[in-house]
Amino acid sequence: MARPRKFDEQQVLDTARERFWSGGYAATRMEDIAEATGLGKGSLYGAFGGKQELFHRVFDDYCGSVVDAVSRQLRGNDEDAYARLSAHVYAVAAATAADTAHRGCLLAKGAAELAEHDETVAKRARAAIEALQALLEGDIAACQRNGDIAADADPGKLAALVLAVLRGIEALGKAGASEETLTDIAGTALAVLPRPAR
Amino acid sequence: MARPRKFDEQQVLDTARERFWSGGYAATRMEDIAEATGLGKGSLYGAFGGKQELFHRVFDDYCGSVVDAVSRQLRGNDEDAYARLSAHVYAVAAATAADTAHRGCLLAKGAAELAEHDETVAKRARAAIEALQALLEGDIAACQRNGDIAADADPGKLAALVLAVLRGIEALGKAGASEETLTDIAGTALAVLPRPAR
DNA sequence: ACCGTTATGGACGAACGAGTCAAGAATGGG
DNA sequence: CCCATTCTTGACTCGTTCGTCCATAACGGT
Repeated sequence: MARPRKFDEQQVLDTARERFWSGGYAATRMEDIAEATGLGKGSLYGAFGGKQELFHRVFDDYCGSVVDAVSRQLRGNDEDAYARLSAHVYAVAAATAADTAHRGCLLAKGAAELAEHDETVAKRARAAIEALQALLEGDIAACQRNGDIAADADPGKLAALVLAVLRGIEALGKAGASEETLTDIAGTALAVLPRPAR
Repeated sequence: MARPRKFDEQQVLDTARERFWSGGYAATRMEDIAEATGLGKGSLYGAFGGKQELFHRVFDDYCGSVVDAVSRQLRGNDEDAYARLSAHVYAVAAATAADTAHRGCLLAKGAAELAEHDETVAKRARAAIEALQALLEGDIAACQRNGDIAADADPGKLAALVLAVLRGIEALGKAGASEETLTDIAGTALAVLPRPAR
């Protein structure tokens, strides 16, 4: 009936994510994205509506994929819960250190730039953070059931602390901290978590 | 000999800081700053050179004042070192929660937006972070001398952890965490620091 | 009082970027 | 084979913003 699209929507979102991530929202031009995707500006506007809407799509997409990835890393049986937590914390440190461009996490970067003035972005960021907190809390509770973390500790508070440490690691990474520093932070954070009296 | 300036340079920097802080670098217009300060654009350019240079001045200024403020909060005798540390951590949580505009810390916001592409900003942010870490380390070492923190812990690593928690608190605050959550994180972080065996 | 020097402020130039539009192209059903 | 429909392309408009320029104003030394 009608002419079909020549491009893959998800691919365009990925490319746009790359641009927004590296340049920030305000500094990224729609024409950059058009060139990077090979699309004309008309197609871009036709398919996504405008710069802000495109960013919202990209941001939603990114938040979803982050939560998904963490969910895959943290879900599982009680026996391995502590190992998964430890692996996750070290993985964030390693990923941050490996990010030589210091672009950090688009979630943090986008929220920093736009949350104050864009309710949609703020809401989305909040939802993602809450989801991450819930995932951590679930894993920590599993650790407690398995006797790897003190049973009398509040898993919600520990999860909030771990989440803060993880976000802090990313912030410090963006500020140029060394891989050693970041790994140390990860190790120290895990080390100070309350172990059960035995 | 020559006509003197009608404005106070520091006041202009403060106003500009406000604008950059609230809007970010890219989204703040030089004319905004001109209007906010009551200056003409010619004066602004004459005194500071350009947008980038003005931002560098503002950023330097801000980093310096943050480090100064923390320095005043953390320096002192060994007896009160732990009290100072505790007060500082809670103060950051409270300040972040009180920041209803969720603008966070200009250090973090500026670094997030520009560090990747502006070496000067990146360097300055790194220096400020290192200074903060050193201040924390000094205070923690004092806590250890006074028997408030386990003497066998590595003060540098604990300082890095606390710094990460502090930066994380700000990041979570920007993402919309409640005051209760932030205060809990502060309390939990202090609670898990290793106390000396007695 | 004069004059060289520096500050002021607003008009101006030039570039840039978001979003629009119209003409043409690709598709599948009739 | 034709047509309605949707996609594509890139030139165009229009507002915006950085930075400049210049006529004018305010100083202090001589």
